[in-house]
Parts: sequence; C-alpha cells; structure tokens
Amino acid sequence: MPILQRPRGTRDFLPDEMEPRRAIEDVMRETAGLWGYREVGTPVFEEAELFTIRSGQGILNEMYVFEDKGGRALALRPEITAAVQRMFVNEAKVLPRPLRWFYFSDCFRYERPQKGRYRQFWQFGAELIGAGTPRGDAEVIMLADAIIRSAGLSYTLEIGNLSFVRSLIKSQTHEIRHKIMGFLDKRDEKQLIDFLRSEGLIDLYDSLNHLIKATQLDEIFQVTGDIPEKDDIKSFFSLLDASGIEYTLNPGIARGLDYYTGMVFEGFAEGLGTENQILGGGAYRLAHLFGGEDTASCGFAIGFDRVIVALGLTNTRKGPVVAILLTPDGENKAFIVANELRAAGFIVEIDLYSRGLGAQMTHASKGADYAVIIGKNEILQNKVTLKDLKTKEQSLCSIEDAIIRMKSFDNRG
RNA sequence: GCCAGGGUAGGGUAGUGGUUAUCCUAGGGGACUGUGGAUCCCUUGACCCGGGUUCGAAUCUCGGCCCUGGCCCCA
Repeated sequence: MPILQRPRGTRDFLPDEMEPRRAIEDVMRETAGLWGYREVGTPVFEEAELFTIRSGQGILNEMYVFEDKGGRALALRPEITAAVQRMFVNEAKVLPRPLRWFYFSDCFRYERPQKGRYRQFWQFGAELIGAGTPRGDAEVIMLADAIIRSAGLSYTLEIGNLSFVRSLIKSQTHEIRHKIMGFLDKRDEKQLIDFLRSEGLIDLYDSLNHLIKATQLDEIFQVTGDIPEKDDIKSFFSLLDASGIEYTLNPGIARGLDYYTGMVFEGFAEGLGTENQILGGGAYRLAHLFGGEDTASCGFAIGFDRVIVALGLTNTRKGPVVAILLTPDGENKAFIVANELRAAGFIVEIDLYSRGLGAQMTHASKGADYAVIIGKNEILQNKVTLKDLKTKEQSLCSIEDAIIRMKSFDNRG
C-alpha cells in the first residue's frame, strides 16, 4: 500500500521511542560536560578521502559515497573521529591543549542491517586531543564508563594495550602482523596456529598464547619483558585500580590499523545478540595523516542505538498530563486555565473538537492523568472541576487547589 | 556479499487453489448533550512488488524489495 518506504536500514522514531532516546542522550551530554568535555559538530558529508586515509580504500564499499555536481567525491560520514581530527587540524591548532571534545551524531554505513546495526545510526563519542599521557588514557576510559553508567546501563569493560602483542611480533612484516592481530582479536587459536606454522613462526605461539591468556599485568610483562611502555602502562592501570572502575584486562584486543598507539578498550552489553559491542576506543595518532602536527589523542565511541536496545524502552512521558475538557461556554476560560497550568509545569492538552463531555472524557482517559472540566458551572463559581482519571475522584475546587493536588502526582504512586 | 525464517487494514491475527478475505483492536462519523473512560449503530482500512503455472493464486513457482536473526565485516 505505501507508495514510498523507508530506505533500508533506517528507522522512524515515534514519540514513545524518540522521548527516551532524547532523555538518555541528554544524560550523556550532561555527564560529558561535567568532565569538561564540550560538544562539537562536523558535517554530515565529507570528502571521501578523509575516510579512506584513515581506514583504507576498502571502506569505500561500506560507505555511502557519491559525486556532487562539482565532481567532488564525497561520502556520508561513517564515523566521527576522522572528522574531529580533520577539524582539529583545520581550526584548532592554536587552542590550549589538551582539547576535550565530545559529539553526538548520526553516521552512515552501507552494511547489512541486523539487530543493533542500522545504516543510519548514532554515535556518542569523545576525543581527548594532545594529552598522550597515562592520565589522559585513564580519564578517557573513566569518562566512557561514567557516561554509560549515567545512562543506566550495566556492561562489561575490557582493556588492553597493543604494545603487548606488538612487542612480540615487531620484527614481522606489516601483513603478517596484521593477520596475527586479527586471529588474536577473534581468539581463533586454530587459525592462528595454522598461520604461524605456514609462515614458519610457530615458535611465537607459546608466548602469544601465554600473553592473551594472562589476566594480570605481571604475567604479561613476564612474557613481553621490559618493553619501553611498561612504566606508563603500569601507572595507567594503577590509576584505574585506584578509581575503583570495574574492568577486565584483555591483552588480546587488537586493531587492524596502525595509527592506534597503545591503550585500547571495548565494552559489551547483554541483550543485543551478535552485535553486543557498545563501546570501542583507544589511544591513537591521526592528525599528521591530515596534514597536521603529529598529536597524541585518545577517544571512544558509544553505539547509541545499541545502548537504547540494551536498556529497553522504558516509560516515556513525564507526567502528569492534564486534559482540559470544556463546554462551549467555557472556551475562553479553558485556554486561560490551560496556560496557568502550563506555567505551573504541567503538560496540558485542550480539547479541540466540539464534542460532548463524554467523548472528551473518553479521549482524555487514553493519554491523560487528570481531566479539568471548564463549563458554565465552573465559570459562575470561578472554580474548576478536577477529576483524577486514575482514582476517578472528582471535586470542584480553585485552580490553586487543583495545582496543589496535581503536584502530588509523583507521590501518589 | 552469503545463509535461514518471514511479509494479509495503523497494530495484532484467521485463512493449504474456488462466492463479497476472518476476528480483535485502533481511526472516522452518529445516537447522546455536565462525566456514558460506558453502550449501541454506521464507516474507513490489507493479501509487499512483478513475471509464471491455472478456468481461477493471499495460497503453488521464479525474480526483486523489505523485515528478523546469523555469517562476513566492523573504521
């Protein structure tokens, strides 16, 4: 029947869904603000090259790319980090560092939709630019944790550092390193062994295997020895431990791309099926790829839609909702009373049809908590009739009394 | 890109080749005109799209689109 349908992988949001989304978004913004992070915005579309520089030509297949009328190769943003770094290079070279920025934006990827994966989706993320210290790394993780928890979601946090694995395979070619990291990330032991064997590197297996199964820092450094990053890594983790943040050490977390510099972390929530990762982040260096000064950064992105799915849609409208019912005599008065009630903070809807009180009451009962009736009697006595639609109690009282009674809405259960 | 299961009014559904496609709910109109959140009456509204088989297709078949879940990917 519908002539037009939504593009694949996109969604419409009715008020019952939009309102809790906004509420959670607001909480996240507020939390980020408390940490001194300030919101930034970037264009919905960018030069496609911005993203290929970051992630390689392969992502062209997974983006919405198009040519504009001037022949420019553009892409809808598939993520925000590259754009933020580009913005940093373009606009913010001289701002005092570190920069603490966050964003909440929709992104677009041309992928097969499934649970928690859409072609238009929202990311809440933050970037700390110009710190490059254990404290900075720790702050970013704590911020991510605070934001997710402020949204009311419980999740599991895994933290690793690419230096561990890299120290063991640093003499290998880029391609071999990349493959090994991939197998480790997937925890695919069999493929890892097969690959190492085929490359004649099977003697690496013991140490790699030890490493990714380690649960304590000491065990890790027993495998890697005294790598240059050791002191920083230790002070980073001692900051986290002191903060009381809950996490597990995962030395196997890998990233396929070279600009990640060390600390990496991921977060997972339940109730999401395959796509259960709600958080990803780490320390990186990207600015120099966009023509800027080489600058240490650290950031994360939260999959906002997955957070919403994991939380489940809860109650929506902040009550109480007041419906104004009126007879023709009460029309003028009804609009005045409506505004007085709005000024007092209530959500007020006035009946717009000339229908009987019964029909108005029927309608009111579907969405409102209180009915306020304004008719001839009320005008003569300069009062209103207040009906509690839950308890069905009704009384004639002044507007002031009505306000006082309805204010107790939240307490009455 | 691959695999599986789906797609019937706004929502939920019945319907295994044969009259006018079932029921609930919702929406609209009316009765009613100071409480009927009721009740009653009327009404709107659907077989995802396109080919094929057939006298006849919602039903069988093929292709596409979309949904759900999984694989791949995950910046």
